[in-house]
Order: sequence, then structure tokens, then C-alpha cells
Amino acid sequence: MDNLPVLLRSYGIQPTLQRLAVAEGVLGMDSHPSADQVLARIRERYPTISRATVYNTLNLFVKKRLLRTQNLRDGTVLFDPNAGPHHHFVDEETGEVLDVAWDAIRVAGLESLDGLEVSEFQVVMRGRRRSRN
Amino acid sequence: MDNLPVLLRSYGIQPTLQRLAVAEGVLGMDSHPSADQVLARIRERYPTISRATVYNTLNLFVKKRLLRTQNLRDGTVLFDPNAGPHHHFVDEETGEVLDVAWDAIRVAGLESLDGLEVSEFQVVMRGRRRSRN
DNA sequence: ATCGCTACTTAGACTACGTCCAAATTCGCT
DNA sequence: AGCGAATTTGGACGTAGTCTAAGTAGCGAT
Ligand SMILES: [Mn+2]
Ligand SMILES: [Mn+2]
Ligand SMILES: [Zn+2]
Ligand SMILES: [Zn+2]
Repeated sequence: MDNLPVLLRSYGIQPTLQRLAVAEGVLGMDSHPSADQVLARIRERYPTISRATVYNTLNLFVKKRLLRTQNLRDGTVLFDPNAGPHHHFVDEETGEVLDVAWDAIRVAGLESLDGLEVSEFQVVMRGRRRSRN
Repeated sequence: MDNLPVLLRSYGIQPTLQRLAVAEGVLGMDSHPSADQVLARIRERYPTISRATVYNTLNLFVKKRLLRTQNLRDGTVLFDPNAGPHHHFVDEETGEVLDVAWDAIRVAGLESLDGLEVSEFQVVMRGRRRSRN
């Protein structure tokens, strides 16, 4: 979060003003926003940014591997600032998406799948957040 | 596949002509079609069916738990005739979705997730189909 | 058979998400 | 400053999905 221009350059991204705004928006967000959530947030501070630019920039960030996309919800792609391997929990009441640490879960048996070369995987969980007493 | 009216009734679904056509289409398909793929297929035999009816019917089947939906692809929901628990493999070249048997994979550690009550889960794998020599 | 009620189907309008385009602006370099 | 490349922009466009209001079919009671 500190030096965004340096971060963007380290991913091969020219840090323009708009891109910095998108980076600040998407990285400093309750995780897994949709493009339009990012757009709305950025426009609070930068009301003139265009929708096309936000979509272009998010897609650029994905291509450069600063972000990932996730298909965890009907109808819209979510952008994930956590580009490393991890799992996901979806709260079925609120739709909220939570990260689950890679090491918290063990998955066995992928090697023996006949005919399938798995290059990546994740566990997708659905349920409710347990009430804390 | 045998007696579709009886099958539909057993799920609490009134078997109309249109619903039988949708059931025949979606159940007898290379798995995981989108709504519009189902529509196209049904119209080969039943050219007058409306798009709204296909969407209505698929959503009804999901509500009655004859089908499930899966979010495995950008931009469109896939309908899954396999309503029981299983995992998925997505071929990143073709987009093809394959079922992976529940027992082929072991997942451990879900119990110890703090604050999360997991009611269902699946492993989502991406990769390529291994070339058969 | 007719009535009346409910369930279902239908075409088309409409919304939401995302991409594309062509013009305008900005950037990086000499 | 001047030039070509990269970026941004508004708006048109495409597509998946829902909604609405009217039409149709089914069904039980009289
Ligand atoms: Mn959105
Ligand atoms: Mn479709
Ligand atoms: Zn995540
Ligand atoms: Zn499946």
C-alpha cells in the first residue's frame, strides 16, 4: 500500500494517475469487489474517471498478475487483490467472500485423476459465518 | 431418463410439455450447459418454446433441486444435472467442464476454520486434459 | 358445457455487466 | 517544441438474465 508507483512498475504497469486510483481502490478494499464497486469507490475521490478506464485497468492488472479474477457469484466477476494461492468461503446469507489460507486445508488425490493435468485448484466453500458467543 | 413425468413429479414439479422438453434437453446434454445452450438445443425439436420459459423452467428446476447452478465461467451460469456433491475440472483451453467424483479427492481441515460454518464445498480445478498416448 | 380460478407460457421491454470503437488527451523521447 | 506511442474517454454495442402484462391452458365445481 505504501509506494504504489513502484509496485505498479514492478508488475510492468505504467503508473498513470488513473491506474494509481484504481490500484488504491481495489487494493484497499474489503476484498473481492466487482468492477462496478471499484468504479463507485474511485469516483468518490476521482469523479471524472471513465467506466471504460476502470474496466481496462482492472483487466490490465489481471493480465500483469497483480490481481486475479474469481467466479464465485452469479452475474459478475470479482477481482481478488490476493493473487497467490488460497481458498474461498462464500457466506450464503450476505454473499460476502472470505479468503481461507492455503495451508489451512489439505487436498489429496489430484495426482491420480486420470487424463487431467491440474495446474491450479482451490476449495470453494459455502455456508454461514458462525455466530461468535 | 426413462419416465420424465414421474421424475418431475417426484421433485414436486408439474410436468407440462415445455418442462418435459427442458428436462429432456438439460438432462441429456453434455454436462453443464448454459441456459442459452439449452434453449438452442430444445428449439431444434420444439422451435416455438420461448426464452422466458426456458429460463423460468431452469430456475424452477434449481429451486426444486433437480439441477444445481455452477459459477465456473465468466459471464454465464452453468446448469448442472448432477445435483449431488462432486468436484469440477475446467479445461482452460476449451472451457469444457468435467465432473470429478466426490470420492476421488480428500479434503481435510474444514472443521478447524474459525468462525465459518461450511455447509457445502467443492474443489475447483483448472488445467488441461492430459494427452493420451 | 360453462364458469371461475389458478398455473403456466409468451413476446418483448428492460436492466446489468462487460466490451468495443474512434476521437481526444497525455506521455516519453529527441 | 515536435513527434509517435500509449492512455483515456463517452457512448455505442453485445449479451445474459429478469420482469411484465397479456394470453392460454388446466381443472374442479356447479
Ligand atoms: Mn458489478
Ligand atoms: Mn448462455
Ligand atoms: Zn481471495
Ligand atoms: Zn457437475
